[in-house]
Amino acid sequence: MPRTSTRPAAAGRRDDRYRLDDQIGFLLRRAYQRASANLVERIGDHDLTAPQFATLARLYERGTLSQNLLGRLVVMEPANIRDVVQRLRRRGLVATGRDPEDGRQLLVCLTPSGLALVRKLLPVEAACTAKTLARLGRAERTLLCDLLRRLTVD
Amino acid sequence: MPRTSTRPAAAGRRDDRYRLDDQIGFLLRRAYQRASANLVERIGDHDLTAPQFATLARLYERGTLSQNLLGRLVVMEPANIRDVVQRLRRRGLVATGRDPEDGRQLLVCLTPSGLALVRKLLPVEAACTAKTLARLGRAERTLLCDLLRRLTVD
DNA sequence: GCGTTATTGTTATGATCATAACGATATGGA
DNA sequence: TCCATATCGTTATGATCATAACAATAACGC
Repeated sequence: MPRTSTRPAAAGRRDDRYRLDDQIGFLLRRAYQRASANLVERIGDHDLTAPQFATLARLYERGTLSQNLLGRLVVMEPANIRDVVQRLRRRGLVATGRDPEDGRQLLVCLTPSGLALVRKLLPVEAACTAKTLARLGRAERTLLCDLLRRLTVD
Repeated sequence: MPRTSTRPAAAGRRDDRYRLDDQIGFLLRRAYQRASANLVERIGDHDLTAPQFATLARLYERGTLSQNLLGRLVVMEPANIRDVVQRLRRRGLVATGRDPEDGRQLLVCLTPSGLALVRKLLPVEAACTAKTLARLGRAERTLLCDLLRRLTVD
């Protein structure tokens, strides 16, 4: 039973060298939450989430892609990118069709409506990134991006 | 309809100044996915996720906490920390009880079983953090943590 | 004391996430 | 050719996430 004891319930010797706030995974999760919240705060009136916007942005950069490759390019598992594409398609932002040359692949591309939305929101995203990084100097920003990229090299 | 055209389906002028791979939010999401996968790879045989372990670690550091405060300390909304606590309780890693001094609060603490598990996994987590940061030098690691912390100051 | 406000926890909904299992199609080698 | 393998998409399950709405309790101001 929990008590409002002055001593921690997990009494006994504690490992003072461990601090959750020093664990990179915890810091990354917290930072991503903040960045994601910043984005939704600005583009949320269009009912777009961060992963959805990333998907649209990738299609904008690369044009028509298979659903599977699109998923890899936005770091989503096949089962997840499928759901995102489905939601975007339901809203008319994306169109899909079978690849005539490979019956397995499902090709995905932006619709004119999706393209217009991306064009409208690109500067908003850039501003959002700036807000997230507001407390860092110019050199620190590029340094942070560089360090994060190096964490995820294959 | 999607085509396997050589030109992007989103033809027309593109904003070359925007790159998804330069957006801090995208980089943070990717890095967190990697860190989380590293952790699950090592503690997954105990069926613990990253947020679950963070919750146990916080209880280990701070002792008995109200569910609400616990949630804030691991950066989870009330609705989410509730579910996590419920799962940990079902597995006997955590115990809960009403605060006699404040009928609203639900106190949460580690059980002996939960405490033993945390003690066992703390060094594993530390090793996991080291693996995530393996590609960075010592100075770079502390720098990265510092930059991430500064992104999330209130 | 009493009513307003604030805090805590719960419920519900919908969108990410990861994983496993499964068909359908392509590809490669015997 | 034919078969084993690989790839792609789908389905299912369960765990995070955020948000809104709600009840219960506490704290506060008058």
